[in-house]
Amino acid sequence: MGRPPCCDKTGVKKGPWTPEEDIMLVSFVQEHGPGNWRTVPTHTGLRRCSKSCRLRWTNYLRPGIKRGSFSDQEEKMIIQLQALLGNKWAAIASYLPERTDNDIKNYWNTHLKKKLKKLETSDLYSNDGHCLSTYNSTSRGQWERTLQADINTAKQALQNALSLDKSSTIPDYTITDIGCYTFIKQEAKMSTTTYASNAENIAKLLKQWTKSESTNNSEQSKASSSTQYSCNTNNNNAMTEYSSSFEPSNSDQFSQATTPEAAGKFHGESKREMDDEIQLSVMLESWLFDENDDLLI
DNA sequence: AAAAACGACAACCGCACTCTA
DNA sequence: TTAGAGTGCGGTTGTCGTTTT
Repeated sequence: MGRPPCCDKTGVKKGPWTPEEDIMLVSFVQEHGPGNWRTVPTHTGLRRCSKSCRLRWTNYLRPGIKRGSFSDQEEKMIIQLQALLGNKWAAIASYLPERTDNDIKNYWNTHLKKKLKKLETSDLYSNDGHCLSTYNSTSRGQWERTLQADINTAKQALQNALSLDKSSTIPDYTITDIGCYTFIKQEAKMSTTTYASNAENIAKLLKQWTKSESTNNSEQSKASSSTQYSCNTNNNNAMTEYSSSFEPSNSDQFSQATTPEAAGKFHGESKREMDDEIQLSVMLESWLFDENDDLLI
């Protein structure tokens, strides 16, 4: 005996989400918390598959997602992590908490892959003004050697982490449990505010919504849903207000939707396994950030 | 001005694994 | 114990805006 079917596949809408649908979904999540995706279509009237709702939330609507162009540092991290981990986008995304794996994957496929390919066949020092131009101070051979050395370093770190004495402690790092999930914080290097606001996203769609609202004059229900959000894009507390509405009732689900890996570690693994993973994470972070610091000089 | 080509990104698909009734 | 839904993930496709011809 299994669970009941997630949703009726017939009449399920596909394709791009409209602002109206986004608002309905956000309303639901605000009320019930992320999770319970199966109940979303029935509760909201959305003609979307529960899976589609979950993806829309995790990849686009959830708070903390940074949109727009990638910074040089982010590019460098992606390039290095991709060289190290391969196409493990979720793992790479765990080092860029404000970016989704989908975003990173798309960015890699549309920008970085081409850029690296170009570099293989042409001049490394193209003045494209982006990531790789920051390597200008080194020759191509040096850069490749540096990258290879980094990969070796990380591999060594991985081996060390796996063979470390279990009783060893983690120096100079603090593990910060912020409500629903755990951060590993390297003082002064990692911000604890990895969970930044995407109030702008919501504000944007609300803006779009109110625009279309004024044109077709079908107020009431929509107006009421938009009033549920105190979307103040100029207010740094906007996110605090927004997220705090989830946390008390459904922090566990919230953590799952925001940092699945962290949540997985937090809930699914033993303390010892967590320690090992933390040590590895710390090493990798250290390696990445040290490298980035060097390159930024 | 229109059509074609291209680029960016959102969304879907399918598979593997986990969870639960 | 087991069937089947839930979830995570990587690959692929679809859509839409922009640029080129």
